[in-house]
Amino acid sequence: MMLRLDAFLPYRLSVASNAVSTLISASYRKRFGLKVPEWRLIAILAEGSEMTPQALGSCARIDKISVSRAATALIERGLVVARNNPGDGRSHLLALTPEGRSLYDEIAPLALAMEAELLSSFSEQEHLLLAALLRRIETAAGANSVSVSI
Amino acid sequence: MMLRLDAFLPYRLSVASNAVSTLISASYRKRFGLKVPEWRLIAILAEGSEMTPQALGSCARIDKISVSRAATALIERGLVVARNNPGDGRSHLLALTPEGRSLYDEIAPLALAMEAELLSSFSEQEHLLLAALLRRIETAAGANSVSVSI
DNA sequence: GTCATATAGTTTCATTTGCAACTAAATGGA
DNA sequence: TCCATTTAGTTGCAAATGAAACTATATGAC
Repeated sequence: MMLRLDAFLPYRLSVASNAVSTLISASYRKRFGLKVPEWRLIAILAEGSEMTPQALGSCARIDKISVSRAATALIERGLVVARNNPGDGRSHLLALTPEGRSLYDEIAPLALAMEAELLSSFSEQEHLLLAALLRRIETAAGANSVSVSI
Repeated sequence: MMLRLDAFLPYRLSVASNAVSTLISASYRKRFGLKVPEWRLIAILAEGSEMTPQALGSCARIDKISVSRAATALIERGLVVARNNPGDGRSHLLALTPEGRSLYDEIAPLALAMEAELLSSFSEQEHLLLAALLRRIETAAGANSVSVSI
């Protein structure tokens, strides 16, 4: 019985993900002082409307503790605001402030440029293929789509 | 300017990698009390012969601090032995003990079975394609192949 | 309405990780 | 040879992460 670590998918996936994540998160951090969960919350809030921490966590695949910490940091920086959730007193609704939106407007093009750089040797078809294969792996690994979204 | 997090490759890669890693590392941990870096060292040592911590780290893509800690844990458990490195007094050579080897012999089939399970919906071609695409991403992200190996 | 149970989010504490400082040995130039 | 510099690996300390306990509110049985 022999296993070549080098050809072992979980290993390859981890190495690729770490390489990309290190590269990109260093950039968020250095230029904008954002950690990955903070950036994800901003990205999700920029896509849609206000939402609860729970919904955010489910969209961004972040556990509730990290959502709480990231939201606290963003609120302190004035990038996000919380208002009471009229439907549930335990919860609240988070939204980008204008400052948060304008930070997003600055980051998003850079993030897309970094993605484009990473994928520069890929055809559009290869890009889509990779995304599709990753989704299948994710499903197989039971990243049980928490799809609470709305 | 709009970025769909959902379609953003670094995000997809991170989610897929975390899902797989959570699944597999929980299994190493629960059944064998091994953390990921410990498992990687064992896998690399099982593939080849004795080597220095530096070579191990470079093969397994683990920084020297984590190699040091993982090696210490494995030595304490009697899974690995260290002997002096005749060529360099600052360093030493690590190798699996018979116990380490037999632990490997137990884990490897399970690891391969988990991989097979994850890839059960993939054709051989898709599997190879995914691996190749991941390597290209890794290269693009400058996971600058530390290839010190030997 | 009242109480038991469940859920949203936060906080506390223990563990893990990562950087920087450290020790020890190797290398290379004078 | 001697000293300055570099490299291998470890350790100590601070920051990050994760699990469990906690607070506050909601829900549902009675």
